[in-house]
Amino acid sequence: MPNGSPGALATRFDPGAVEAEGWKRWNEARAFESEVDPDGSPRRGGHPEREPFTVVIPPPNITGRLHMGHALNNTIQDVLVRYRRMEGRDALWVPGTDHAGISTQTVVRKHLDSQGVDYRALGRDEFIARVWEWRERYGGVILEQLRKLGCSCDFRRTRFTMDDGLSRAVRTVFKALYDRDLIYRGKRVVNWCPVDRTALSDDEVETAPDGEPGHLWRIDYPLFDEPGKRLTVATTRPETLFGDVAVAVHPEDHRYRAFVGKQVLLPLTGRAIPVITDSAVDRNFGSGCLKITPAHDPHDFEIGQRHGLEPRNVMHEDATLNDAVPEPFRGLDRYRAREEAVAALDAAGLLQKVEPHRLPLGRAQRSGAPIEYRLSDQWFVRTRPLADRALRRSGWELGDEGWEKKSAGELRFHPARFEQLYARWLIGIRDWTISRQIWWGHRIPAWHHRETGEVLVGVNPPAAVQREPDAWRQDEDVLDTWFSSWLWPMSTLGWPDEHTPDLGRYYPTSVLSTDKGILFFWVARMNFAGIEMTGRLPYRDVYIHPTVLDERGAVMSKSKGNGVDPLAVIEGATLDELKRPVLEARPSNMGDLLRRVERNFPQGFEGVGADALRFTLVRLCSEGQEMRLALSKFHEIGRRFVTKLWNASRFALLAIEGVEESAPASAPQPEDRWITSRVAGCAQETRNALERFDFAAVGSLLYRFVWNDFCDWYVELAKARMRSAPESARRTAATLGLVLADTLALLHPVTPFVTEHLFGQLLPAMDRKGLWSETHPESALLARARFPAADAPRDPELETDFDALRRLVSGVRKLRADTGLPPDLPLPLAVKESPARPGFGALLTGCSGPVRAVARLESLSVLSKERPWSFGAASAGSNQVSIVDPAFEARTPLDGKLDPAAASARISTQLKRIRSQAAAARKRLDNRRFVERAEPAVVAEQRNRLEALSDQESRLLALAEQFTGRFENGAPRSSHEGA
RNA sequence: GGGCGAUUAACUCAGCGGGAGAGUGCUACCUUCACGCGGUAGAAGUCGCAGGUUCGAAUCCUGCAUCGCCCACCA
Repeated sequence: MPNGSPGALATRFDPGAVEAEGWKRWNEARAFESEVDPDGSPRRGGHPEREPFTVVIPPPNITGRLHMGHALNNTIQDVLVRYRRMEGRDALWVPGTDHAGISTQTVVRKHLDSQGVDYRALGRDEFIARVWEWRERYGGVILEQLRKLGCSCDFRRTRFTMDDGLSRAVRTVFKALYDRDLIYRGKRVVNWCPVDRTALSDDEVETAPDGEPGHLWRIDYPLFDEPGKRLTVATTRPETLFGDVAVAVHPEDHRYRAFVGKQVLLPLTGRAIPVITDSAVDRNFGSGCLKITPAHDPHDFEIGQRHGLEPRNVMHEDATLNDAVPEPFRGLDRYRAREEAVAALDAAGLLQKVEPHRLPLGRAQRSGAPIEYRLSDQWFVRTRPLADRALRRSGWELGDEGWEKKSAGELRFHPARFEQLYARWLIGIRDWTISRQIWWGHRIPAWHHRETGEVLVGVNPPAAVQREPDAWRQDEDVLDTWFSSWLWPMSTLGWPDEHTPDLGRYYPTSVLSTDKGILFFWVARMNFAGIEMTGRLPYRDVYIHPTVLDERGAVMSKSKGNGVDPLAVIEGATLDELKRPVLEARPSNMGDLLRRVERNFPQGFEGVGADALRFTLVRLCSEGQEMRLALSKFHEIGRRFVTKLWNASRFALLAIEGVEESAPASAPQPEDRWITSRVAGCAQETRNALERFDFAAVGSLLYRFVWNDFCDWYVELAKARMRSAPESARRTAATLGLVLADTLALLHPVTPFVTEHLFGQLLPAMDRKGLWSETHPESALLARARFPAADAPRDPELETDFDALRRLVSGVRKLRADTGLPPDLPLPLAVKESPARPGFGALLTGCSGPVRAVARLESLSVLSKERPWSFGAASAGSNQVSIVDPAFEARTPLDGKLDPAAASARISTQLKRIRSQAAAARKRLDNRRFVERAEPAVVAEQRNRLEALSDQESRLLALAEQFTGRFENGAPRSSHEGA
């Protein structure tokens, strides 16, 4: 320690050192291990009787790097977990990572590309081996980053979605759902990504809100019998014409009645196709004739099925045209083929018209490539029965009017409005495509007979397959990543083994905290799996955190280069490091972003540490759905606050070091009882806010308590007392230490590192001086200490009186400012309590010494109502200035030090304000209907208020008498009556 | 097209039926022995617009405007 004495705190807070020390102590104490080990035996010295509180982490991708959304979500989880652990629960936070099928395959493929290796040439097994290698090297980075953030996970239980156990869980569910007819295989038109060459679920496809620019081509299809007559179809995809099997018109469309049942000649092919009717056709779009391409459009597929039309697939997996098309077009990419087809149609005189047209173009979430619709054999989860069960668990019932909310349900969303969104999605749910034509993932546990086509499904290869391995082949496809994530709360705790100690004790989990972006992908599906496989929802509460936006309100994303890197916030970054994400993303507003960074952080950004990062996020985490962040906020909010806490703790520790060991402590003074009551109140309110998931309130309660109660008032009052008698100094130091200990505990869930460090200094310092009162902290480690009680006694009367005391001190300061007196001029002051607050005088007498110091008073006389005004040794001169307050009146003599004009202007301003307030109250009370209809308590309150204001007004008027020369009729000349 | 959310001081946001609030920024002053990453005092708002309900509306209802998010998609 640089400051010599053993208990002294470094002058400057060094987050890096404090964070390293924190982890060292927590690891040594195994502070974050649950009370019961995974094998079912109690933790050494643990408390297996404590009620479990379980959170499973939303598993980040192994390819992931910590971004601000992770930082926010994991801070919130850590706040909850640390709070519950301190509150006396057996807290378990299960960490882990997700194998992230397509995403990881893409990353590793690119990694291999950069080494000149073609992944397809490697073959499936070798490629998978390379992915595992990659995962060994880089897959744990994100968990290390979570540690930097301070996450109190039980890292013994770290899981990965491709672990043996979790893989068995996947196969078990697949088999069970297949047996229950909730998984089926079918030939369907699915979303297809031509880049990754795989099917995608509907949820993995994104469409720009206003569509994308394209064209609408009108093409003539000549009648087969009478080539002079033509039907004109309108299409945005002329290249799929080769797959057309019919032209459809609306059954009631009179224009085309004569064509129905005839055949048209499909251009460029010479193939004849029928003209059919289907009511799905919109008569008002284009010409009212729809070309039917069942293999390349989901709607056309449905129409084709209704009419028994055989689909014609005209594309390869990479969206080049296949051999089903005329020779000149074979092998062409779909967009090249489009140009060629249009040119050929034009040359043949069949192109009627081309017009610009915006169309809803689906793109693959991962690759960004426009989706192709592809007819293929895929596996699906039949979601309707699962969604129905989930809806019922949430208290929804299906009636004549459709689904309606009927009862509370078992699942609580925070904020509650997300239940509507969730239910709406469940009501409109469509089957889930779960097969993916990639290599990295859980291979589908189904075997196809090479000759008969029979399909067998098993957790392990079925007996028939084992008997004749050569006659069967395992399905080539793997499962959607979410098919393992949806089991996460169960599988991390040991499912499908029915009776693991973890599953029995820690499942269902308590709270799930997540981003609203994966409400459907993940949360809803976890509910399905939980209900279906265990009969229980996997958690009771779902907290949806706000979306992190940049300072201008845009969603933070890697591709926009506008993200704020949490590690830069914690550890700092040079200017070049701050610019790097922008340069990598190369967004359209790159120059602007770079200039902004250069202007705001020319010297780079000084790291503020994990605590400041966390405090800032918590402080800004309100119930809205957005959180606007700029790098500067972390200085403004988190770092300032942590520094303030550090310095206040320094003061307390210095005070404690300074007390004489032998001195007895005096009885608690009013200010001691006040701050003790305040910290008890802060504990209650903080607990309430945590129970409501109102994190912004938690941040603001703690901020206000530390800054405005503890630092601004208690510490300031304490300074004078530390210089007084040893008994008084000892009492003050004890109170400082006790209140600080509670404060650190209250703050620990939010700012774990700095509070752990400070508590580590405070505890021995208090021990050395014997300053703990009845109770000594049970734990030397704050992480395992008790959260301050919800029922500690409070003294509301004292708190109210103390507010008046604060107004008195502020009033004196304002009086000096108003009247141009130097701020350090000692004033004699006399105070009389008003009848409204009997007891205020006693409080003031009780802490007159410290009050005199903070208000810089020459003397402080507390007078009874009847006594004439007098000012200690000073003469009670005729002219006085006064502070008029509902709780008291305070006066100081003018004594020629003060400008009478300023004093009278002051009275004039105050009168004006009070009269306007009184007028408002009077107006209300004069309204007969208000008096009749408003709640009696409200009316009474207004009466009291008016009375207090009138009292103040008359006192001010009496005071103004002194300046009679400056007033007419008792009112200041410059003021206006009322308001 | 449907749904959800936001609109309050220059900025970021609380407040959600009875006196317009906080932090930042701004102005003036203060080297007070924890902290200038500080302290004290101050200026600053027709609470998006228009109706309605109510004794009373920033707060509840309706409509409109602007911004954001989600879902759907007529080829």
